[in-house]
Amino acid sequence: MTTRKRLPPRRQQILDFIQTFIAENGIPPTVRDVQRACEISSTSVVDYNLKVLKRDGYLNRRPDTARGIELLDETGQPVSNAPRVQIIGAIAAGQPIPVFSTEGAASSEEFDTIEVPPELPRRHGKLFGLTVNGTSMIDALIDDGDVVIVKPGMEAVNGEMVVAWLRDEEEATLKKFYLEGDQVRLQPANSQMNPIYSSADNVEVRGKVVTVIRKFA
Amino acid sequence: MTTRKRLPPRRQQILDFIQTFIAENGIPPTVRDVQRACEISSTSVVDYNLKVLKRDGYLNRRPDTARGIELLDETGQPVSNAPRVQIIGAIAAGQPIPVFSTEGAASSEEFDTIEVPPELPRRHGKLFGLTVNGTSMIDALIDDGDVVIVKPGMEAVNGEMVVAWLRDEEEATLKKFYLEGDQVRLQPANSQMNPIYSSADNVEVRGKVVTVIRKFA
DNA sequence: TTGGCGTCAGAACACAAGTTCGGAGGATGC
DNA sequence: GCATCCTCCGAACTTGTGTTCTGACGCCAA
Repeated sequence: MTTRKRLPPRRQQILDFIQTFIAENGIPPTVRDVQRACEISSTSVVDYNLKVLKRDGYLNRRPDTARGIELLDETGQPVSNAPRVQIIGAIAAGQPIPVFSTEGAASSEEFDTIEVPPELPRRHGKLFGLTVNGTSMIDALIDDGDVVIVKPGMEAVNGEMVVAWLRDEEEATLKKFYLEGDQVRLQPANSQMNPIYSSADNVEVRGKVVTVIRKFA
Repeated sequence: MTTRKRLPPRRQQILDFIQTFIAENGIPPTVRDVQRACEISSTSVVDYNLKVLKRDGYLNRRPDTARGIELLDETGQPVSNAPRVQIIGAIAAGQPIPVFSTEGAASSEEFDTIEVPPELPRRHGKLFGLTVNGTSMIDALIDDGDVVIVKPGMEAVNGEMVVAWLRDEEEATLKKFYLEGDQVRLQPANSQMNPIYSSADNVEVRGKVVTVIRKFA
């Protein structure tokens, strides 16, 4: 396995561009796409750098075929274009819930991410992930270590599973949300457990749970 | 929205080929790729059919760019190349577990499928899905309607979550598997529940659970 | 200095590939 | 028959695109 260290700026720039191009267009760029984007004066320079990147295991090239660049990950596997969701924090009883900054995508380098089926962002837009610490969400059928995928938002429709913060109890929780008059019923996903009732202004909804991802060994 | 009815054989053939080509190669085919594969005598015929397919909403074409075909789904969204796993049956207590035919991919038309992150097939190979009926798997933190993704196989290593069939009890279940001497301990994922002990030859392992997929409204 | 090495520039080559055009059957309806 | 539409064919045109060649510049060590 070739080493994967810091690259010369030109090469890093090329690699970054290829990545974003694929993310934006779904197909790899041509040599001349790279040339224009990186303001390189000749295609031969691009070709040269692509050859080096291929030698060092960053990508594959299908010879003589248009858009024949194929990005590889650290293990040499073809990289997928599946969307990744940022894991912006943890959720546990007694721990505050991170605020979702709907705007600033920030530098995606700072956060862990998790691969999700493309269907999710297509249907729900911008999403965030939260890791679950401890077994306090077990009544929502969510285990320690699970990742919940959340669509940020303050409102909830009755019956939706939400990320809620109980002010008085200082507790984060995942429950189905039912507004009943001026109080809120928070119903566990586990039918064997009993609901919690709380006054409406004690409940802060932070987002809706879209799905949960659990990894087994 | 244009209607999406049965297509003339030529057009269907072209559409099918584009689909499989993308699945196999990760990039869309060229017009001449289509021509060769479908044994069409002229690129103009391909172009003509692609134009019609575009008009009818089956795909997009980036003009003047190589491999500019982009498949669309029923809603007009670009189709993802995320892998799909077949849901070959259901799992519930008291219901036999379908046998996974590791070979015959069969005609993928017959089964429901579910989109999964590409990472899963990359790491585990061929996978199957089972829908969970009823709440009998609740001690495994799996709800009614969840889909468990299973890697088929008869063996299990201690600690793995498996799809098991208990012969005497005539019960299907999802549990962590521990072989202890000549008996098997089946440990629920829910730490508040107690394990089941059974003789080793009463337990039929059908596969390992790789992940669980739960959809919220 | 000299030579090797990595990198880049400019140009050209050769083929790949999207597009267009004129024409031709075949089905359908008037 | 005649017109019209859908589909196909063969060929050509134009541009896209991977590849290669020659030369040059800077860096570093012998």
